[in-house]
Amino acid sequence: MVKITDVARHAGVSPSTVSYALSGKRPISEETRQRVEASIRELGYRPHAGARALASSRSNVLALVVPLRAGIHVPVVMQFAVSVVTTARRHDHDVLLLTQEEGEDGLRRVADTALVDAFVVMDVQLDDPRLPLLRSLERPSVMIGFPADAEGLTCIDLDFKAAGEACVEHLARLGHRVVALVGSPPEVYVRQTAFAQRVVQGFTAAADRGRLASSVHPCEATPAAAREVAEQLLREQPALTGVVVHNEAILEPLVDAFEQLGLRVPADLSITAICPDELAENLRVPITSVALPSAEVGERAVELLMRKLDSKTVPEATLLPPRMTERASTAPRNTP
Amino acid sequence: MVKITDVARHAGVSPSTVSYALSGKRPISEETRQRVEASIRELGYRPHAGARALASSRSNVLALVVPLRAGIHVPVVMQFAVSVVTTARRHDHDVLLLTQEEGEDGLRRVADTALVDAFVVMDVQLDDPRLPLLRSLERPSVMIGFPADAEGLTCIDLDFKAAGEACVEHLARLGHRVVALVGSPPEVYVRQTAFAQRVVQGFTAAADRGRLASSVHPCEATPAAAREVAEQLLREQPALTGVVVHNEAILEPLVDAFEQLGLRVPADLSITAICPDELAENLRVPITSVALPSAEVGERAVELLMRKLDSKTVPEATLLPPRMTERASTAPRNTP
DNA sequence: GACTTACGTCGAAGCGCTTCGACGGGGGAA
DNA sequence: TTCCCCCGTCGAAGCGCTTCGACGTAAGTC
Repeated sequence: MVKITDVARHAGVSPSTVSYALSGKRPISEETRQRVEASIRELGYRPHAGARALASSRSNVLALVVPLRAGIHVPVVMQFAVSVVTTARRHDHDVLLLTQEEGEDGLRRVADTALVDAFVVMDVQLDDPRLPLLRSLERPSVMIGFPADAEGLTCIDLDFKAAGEACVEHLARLGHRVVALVGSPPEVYVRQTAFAQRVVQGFTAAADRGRLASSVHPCEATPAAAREVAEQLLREQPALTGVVVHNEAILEPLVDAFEQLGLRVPADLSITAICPDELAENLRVPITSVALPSAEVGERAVELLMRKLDSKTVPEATLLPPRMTERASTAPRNTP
Repeated sequence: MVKITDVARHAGVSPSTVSYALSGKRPISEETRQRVEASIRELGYRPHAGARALASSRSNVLALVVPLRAGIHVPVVMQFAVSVVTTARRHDHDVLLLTQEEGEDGLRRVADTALVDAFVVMDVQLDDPRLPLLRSLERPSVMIGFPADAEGLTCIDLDFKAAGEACVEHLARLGHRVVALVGSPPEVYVRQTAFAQRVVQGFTAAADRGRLASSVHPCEATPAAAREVAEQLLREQPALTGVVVHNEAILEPLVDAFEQLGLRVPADLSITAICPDELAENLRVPITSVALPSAEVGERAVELLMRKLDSKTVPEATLLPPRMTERASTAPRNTP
């Protein structure tokens, strides 16, 4: 293994100079830096992560906390994860994957052992048991999602309330007067995951404001459940012409179900969704949707964390405004 | 921060004794161990990961290498990942998540910096560019999947060839004489991912052996593609009564498509799949399937790695035998 | 022209842990 | 009884890096 003293000898400088050349924490003459860098390349030097962590009390590792709960949409989680890793690498950090079998102890463990410098926390619930711990830890963290009480925490997410509103307003603009929200699986609401509830709030508020008739329907992530909801909607709200879907897994089956029940999309029924663009684009009927910007959220989360690690101040709440893309699933109401 | 010297003082022993009590690398009297453990608990001692890594040249971190290529089924990948993490934790290791934006350099980097002790490598291709690197690295690795030349590597996977055979043999036993394989998206074959090809080999071999008429059809992971394949099959093989599906994403749409084309499952058409049990169980028509044992593969992979880290010998190849579960999608051929 | 200031570099002191060699004491073998 | 060996413990030497204080030297300042 080639170490910093080898590089120093090769470049004819002291180890500390090599260190400073690498970190930039003290001025080093251009010429010396060149020489050091050449030696590093030539010898193939790579600083030992453990030694560096010990000496600097920085591991340059972030923990990504992913509780894999029921009812979540796995591909979306994975997209977050990938963008977190990618962004972390851009900032010279690596990412440790923490699932939650260990529960909060896992967080405490990696913090206490100084294995990680900071946390990115996913799938935050309104009343999340991890919050007190994260507040007490001396390591910074960023939550993807909003708990009920975000005091003292840094949170980022799509503005789901605004997203719900945007969907309704889009439908209202097209003349629809009776709308329904087909939401996430019931367990997601029971668990009080904030984002699901926020969509409902936005949806309801906008519908009320626009004097639309509206209803809300949680839905299991199975095609059978989607069919049932479709049937139920037609039965209970025969005048329904606008649907907002906030449930990736059943978007397609739901559209199918409506069509099988004799409704053409968008001629008879306009559908909007809150989901990843990739999903909305690739359906048989491309769906007008508010994008779930996983990549952007992951990236911004890491960037917030980096600022916190640099002891810079960051906003406590970051709500990304919804971005709606019109596709083939919405049309003006068919007034017969 | 409480450190080992604090524990030592509190317990009235030397730091090295604390270390040995913790690692078990030298005999420590029961009484001393008790005392040390009590002190550790009382003080809340947690060894510093970096210091430990530096002194022992073991980081107790594994790298999980996840190239997120097109055409893979993300939930399956996630299941692997979770079981890798869980098993690693059981062996007192953590898991660093490496996507492949960095390419092979990322592997080299975390190896050279001693950030990780070993690698779990997913989505191995027949001619994988990572193989030479992994062979040359002094750190052990386990591949999930088989490359063309596995010489000197440790690989584990479901025996996909046997799985393909099992599906065909099951259909043959039920009297089916004309069968088709609906496979993974074309890009998966082009990339020469081993498991997809092995299924084809097993399928074809078993069909030939049983003198069944057979055909193979790669299929994009979209419902539209599934419908097309279904129509094509009925057109080109009107006598078809058995289908093997090796493509999680389109399993359900494919079944739907067949039924919409007037074929009842299993009365007119028997369907078997190679997919996670969870998926097969929860379809409208539960599908007879060979399980994709993600959890077991992940677990076994980590255990192999642990043995290698202990310098024990391990088998180069581990092929998990297919396990088939009969469900509602297969029946004896309807001989009119 | 004397005096500060900043630059560029060095040496040494750790960071917190593991591990190696050493050592006293007790028990079994001879 | 003597010798040897093993058990249980200690002290000290690193592991490879960062960082702090110090020190010349060059460049402003008045």
